[in-house]
Amino acid sequence: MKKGERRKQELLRIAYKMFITRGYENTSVDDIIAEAGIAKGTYYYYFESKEQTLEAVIEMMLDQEIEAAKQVMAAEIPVPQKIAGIITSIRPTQEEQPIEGVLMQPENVLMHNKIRRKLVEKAVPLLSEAVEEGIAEGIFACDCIPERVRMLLLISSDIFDEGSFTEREVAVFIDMTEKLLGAEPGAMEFIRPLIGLEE
Amino acid sequence: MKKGERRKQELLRIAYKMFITRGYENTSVDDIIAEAGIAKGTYYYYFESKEQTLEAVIEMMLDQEIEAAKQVMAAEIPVPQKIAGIITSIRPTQEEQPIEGVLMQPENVLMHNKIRRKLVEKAVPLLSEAVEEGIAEGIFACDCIPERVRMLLLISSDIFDEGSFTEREVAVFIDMTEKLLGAEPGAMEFIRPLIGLEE
Amino acid sequence: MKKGERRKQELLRIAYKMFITRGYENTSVDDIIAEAGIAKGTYYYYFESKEQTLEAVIEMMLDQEIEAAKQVMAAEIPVPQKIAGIITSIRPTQEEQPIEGVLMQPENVLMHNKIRRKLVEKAVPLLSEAVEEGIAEGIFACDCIPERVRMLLLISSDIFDEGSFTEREVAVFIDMTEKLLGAEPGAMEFIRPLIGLEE
Amino acid sequence: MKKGERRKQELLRIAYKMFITRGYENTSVDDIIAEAGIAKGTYYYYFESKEQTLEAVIEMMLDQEIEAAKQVMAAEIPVPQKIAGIITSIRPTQEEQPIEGVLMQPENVLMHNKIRRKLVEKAVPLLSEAVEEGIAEGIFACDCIPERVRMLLLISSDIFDEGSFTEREVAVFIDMTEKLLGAEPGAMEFIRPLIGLEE
DNA sequence: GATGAATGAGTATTCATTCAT
DNA sequence: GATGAATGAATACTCATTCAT
Repeated sequence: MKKGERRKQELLRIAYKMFITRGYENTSVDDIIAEAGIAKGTYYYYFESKEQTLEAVIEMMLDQEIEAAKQVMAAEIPVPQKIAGIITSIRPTQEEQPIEGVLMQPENVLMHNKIRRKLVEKAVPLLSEAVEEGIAEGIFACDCIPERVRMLLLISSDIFDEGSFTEREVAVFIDMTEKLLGAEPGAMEFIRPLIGLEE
Repeated sequence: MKKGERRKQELLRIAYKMFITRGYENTSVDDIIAEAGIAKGTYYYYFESKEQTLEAVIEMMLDQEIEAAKQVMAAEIPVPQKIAGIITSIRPTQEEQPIEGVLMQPENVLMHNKIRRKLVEKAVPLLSEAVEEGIAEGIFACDCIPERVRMLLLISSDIFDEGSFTEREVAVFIDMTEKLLGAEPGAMEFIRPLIGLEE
Repeated sequence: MKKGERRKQELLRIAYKMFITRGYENTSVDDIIAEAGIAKGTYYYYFESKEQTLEAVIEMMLDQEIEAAKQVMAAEIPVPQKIAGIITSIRPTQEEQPIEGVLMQPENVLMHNKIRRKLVEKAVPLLSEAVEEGIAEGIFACDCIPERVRMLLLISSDIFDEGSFTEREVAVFIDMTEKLLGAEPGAMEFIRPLIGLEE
Repeated sequence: MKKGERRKQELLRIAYKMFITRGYENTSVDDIIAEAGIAKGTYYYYFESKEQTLEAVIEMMLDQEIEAAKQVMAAEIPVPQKIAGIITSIRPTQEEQPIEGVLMQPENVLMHNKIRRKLVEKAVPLLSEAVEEGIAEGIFACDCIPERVRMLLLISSDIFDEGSFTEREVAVFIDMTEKLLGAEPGAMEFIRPLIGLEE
């Protein structure tokens, strides 16, 4: 069981990388087994189908990211830093994206969307908790926290996931965040350098 | 030229409906010509490729919607109503969506995304103009108008295009809109019934 | 009838050029009419089929070349020069070949072969006549003239039509020619510069 | 590996026969798999493409012929017999050609040419070696052996591959061979019955 | 656990040709 | 003489999946 699990994890990593860089649709099972150096049968010994592989890949990836985010949440650091940390650990495919750059955009909508949805859904409770802490500390003031957090996450991935955005967009995003959460003007300025790094 | 154009428009409508209801990938050229009752050659007489058909379909749809939105903009009505009108005429696939309901979600990400992007891009200038009118009238007060408008459009399609949303989401969206545009609280409440109708 | 003939000749020239440069198989009727700026129907008004167009194109080309060769034959010049002249006027596609260079080799075997055969067949009697003159003048001495001439033509197109050949091949070819026709050694050396120009 | 190789060889033979008899272009992949009784996928499991199949078919055929020719060369027999043997084992498609007779001519130029070129290229060194032996024995006397041999091979395939040739053509060919190689008149007469058999 | 041979439905695209106007 | 809309048979190739060994 040890050895088998290992193999599966390895296959998962390979599939993940290929899905990310070439797109799910553009990656054939043959491509995967060629890269992994295994036989067709072996692949289907570990995975029910290609679709299920995608599911597993996403699950694996999300688990890792959410795990990291949870640790940030559990740390003894100021609320704003927690928020920053969660967002950073959540940003998907951060490492792989630069590999082939923009190639991810046109052909990978399917996977990208799937990940986006799931990630947002999993991140909302975590960030909500952080916001609540912020409210308790008097930094934020608002109701409907999960809804507000969700919108912030969605718009953030809309604007920033592509990698190309303007100064003004960042400014508006910060302004929106502050107003949505009921923070003092300038309270969320610390996000700026965080995003800027991506460029 | 008359006859040919007619035929093409008809094919475009058929392809449009099929793409929307079954998804672009799930609609084969064979499906289209069967539905249209024409020969393969005829299809390729009018379209270079399936991909190009998609492009044409989107173009056609967008043109119609943008045209309607422009007429709203040109009308002699109060600014808030203009905004409402533009958003309404822009909402894509309004009629077709209910046909097969949720079927649109998983397999049509590609087309949906393509439309979303283009539509937002085309709608931003129109709505920006409306917002500027509102500023002139003292209803709104903000800078970076196109950026703000774009975010509102993106988030609105994220939240509302799927058809399932909560009261609280609507409330937050309205709150966000007001704050983003610098309007008085309650100024955008008129959006609520507009969205609610969709459910 | 005048105007129609003109048009046909023009189409023939266009088809000829396209067949030569892109290959018969790679040239679609659509390509031809696009280049000629006419409608499909017009094309089929002038030609029965694509195949027949090829036939006509070859016929036209050959007629021109054979005509030139006949004039050489009729001229009052020494026999060796006649032979040289005939060969020169016969060399197929001399003008077009350099246009796209080697592109002609892989995809145009069909047409190339067709032309080769027909050209050789038409050239054999002309060259045979020249050789007979040469025999009468005591320059050559051999029997089975048409057979010998034919072999020389075939091998010459095998070796020289491609454009890449060596010094030694030329030397052997000249040696062979002299021996086949029963000429004195060195009698056919005048061919050398003729061929060399092609390189 | 055993089983797979077997199957591939079998497919190769089937494809070979069909290409030869109907022509490469006129043989569809569907034809081949129908004849072989396999599924489409199986075909593409063994061959990358139709083109590659042709390549493999030619390779296989050539290998066999060259192998036979090499054995002739290695045998302890007089030089003229060696030459005769090599030419005989090299003659391509000897067995299949009669199957559908002339059908091979118009539509199979592509494959025929491809084979011809490769075969000549591979046969030149073998025959050259034989000629050199002949020179050592005083039977032949010439320079530029490969070039001379190549011309003989080319002309021989031009004249004799079609199956229709005259007595006089044979006579001239023999004469040419003798003179090209610098042999005594009559030295190559033994070729005559060899060729005659084809008719 | 692992292999790899076999499957076959599915797909987009090409192109010479026809014919009513 | 000329048009261009319509045809439809033909074709190569893909790929997720199965299963006997």
